[in-house]
Amino acid sequence: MSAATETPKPNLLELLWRAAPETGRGPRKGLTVDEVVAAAIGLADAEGLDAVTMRRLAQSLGKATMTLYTYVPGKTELVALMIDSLFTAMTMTPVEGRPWREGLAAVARDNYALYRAHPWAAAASPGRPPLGPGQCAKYEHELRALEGLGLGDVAMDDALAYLLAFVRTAAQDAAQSEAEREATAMTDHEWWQANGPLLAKVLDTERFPVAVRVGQAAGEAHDAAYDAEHAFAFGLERTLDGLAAIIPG
Amino acid sequence: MSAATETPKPNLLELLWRAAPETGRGPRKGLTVDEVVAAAIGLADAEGLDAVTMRRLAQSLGKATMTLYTYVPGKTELVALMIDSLFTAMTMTPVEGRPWREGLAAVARDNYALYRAHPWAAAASPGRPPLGPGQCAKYEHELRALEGLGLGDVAMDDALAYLLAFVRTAAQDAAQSEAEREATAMTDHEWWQANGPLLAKVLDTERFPVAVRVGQAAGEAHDAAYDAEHAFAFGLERTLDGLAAIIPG
DNA sequence: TCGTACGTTGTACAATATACAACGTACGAA
DNA sequence: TTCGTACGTTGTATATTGTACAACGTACGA
Repeated sequence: MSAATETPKPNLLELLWRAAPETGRGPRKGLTVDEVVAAAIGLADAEGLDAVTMRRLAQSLGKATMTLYTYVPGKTELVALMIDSLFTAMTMTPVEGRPWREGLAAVARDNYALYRAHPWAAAASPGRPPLGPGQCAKYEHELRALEGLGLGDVAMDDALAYLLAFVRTAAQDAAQSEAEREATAMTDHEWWQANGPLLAKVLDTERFPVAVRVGQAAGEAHDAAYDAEHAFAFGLERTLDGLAAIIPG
Repeated sequence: MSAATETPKPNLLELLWRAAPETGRGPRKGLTVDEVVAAAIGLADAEGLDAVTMRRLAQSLGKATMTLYTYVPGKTELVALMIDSLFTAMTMTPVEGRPWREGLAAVARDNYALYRAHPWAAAASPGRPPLGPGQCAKYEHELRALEGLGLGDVAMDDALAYLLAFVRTAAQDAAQSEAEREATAMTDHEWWQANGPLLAKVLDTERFPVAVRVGQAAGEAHDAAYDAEHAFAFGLERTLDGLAAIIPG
């Protein structure tokens, strides 16, 4: 075999950009990468990322398990493709020409909505996603909310990464507390009845005066369901205030 | 059997506070919960949380796999115990009486150091950890950095949660980028040589003018190793500026 | 027309958490 | 002192997981 002929295992970047060289030999492909990714997203949305096993995914597509490996080198790459696909399809509220604070708030809310709609993505997406088409379009769009404010290029990137990290974490925490609440087959009353005595014994105000006082106040203020949304609203204002400190004018 | 006799499966809270009722019947226990947790932490520190399997952990303790289930109801609870143990042992820089900004910066740095030393904990610890002894002591200590500043109790809790979420995410992103760099058996030069042509084709400045410009500047400014620490330093200042907006005076 | 590149698939394997039952230890009551 | 039993320990077993491998058949290019 010549060196030019050997098929290099498809790179993640090539896959993201759908730049795999087609050879035309052998049987026709029965699926496309997009179909596989779309089915995987549907499964993850419906039952969580844990439900996306190669077996179940293949079954939902009417193919054998190992067939998937024709389209995707492995599960890691599949998840990367799923996330980039989300980015490609996400709603991006127009931000250009608006006051910077409004624009960044819109960016944050779009991201929050995305991760709340697809909680598995918040947990799986890394701080710096690979440069797929979705990520690039998203990055371009979001940077424009920071363009023309007098920030240097590096500061623009820093600021955006900072904002996005906050949103992703907020959405992740929200999803997690929601999941815990659903998983616990216990009402708040039952939980307190079960754990109250121990906590009362152990949380004495001698050792933890501030913690007990503040914890009680916080617990009463937010009912658990509202907690996450409150944290997002609070954090968003703080984050924008923090960025204001480096934005001239 | 009478209802009073049945042994209720040990609660996570009881376990955290080591409040399991001792009966004294049957053979002596060959281990303690603390030994199990300490061994698990050692394993996680050395080889990551994935290496902490019930088999390997039991083996490192010289016991059979299922023996662990005498000490811990399951792996979920084990991880919670590991994290609370970390909290108990973490260094807590004194903060009382110092200017609030210094105190909060110290809190942030202590947390960052903890999660950088135990990267698995950053990934595994939830936004609101269970009320174990470690978490309670930590919460008490950290709240004191916010005490007496004119904030209401609820705002104190909000502010602390906001700061800690930032730190945890920053440490997590740092660990992840570090892990990726080590896992990739490729120098930056090799990577660019492999992926450069595709990226050059696909990242045209027509579609992504701002992204290409800013991305290039950011890429050149931070070499990957320094990137994470820079993001933490940048984000910490922004976070403190953001909190300054709600701290009177 | 035919060789071969490649899509498809069944089987196989190593690894996971943990359910279950057998076994033996040592305490508490007699 | 004796004996029943609560409980610590352990081996085996099961349902899952991702994916390596080899057999098989299809359809393009020479």
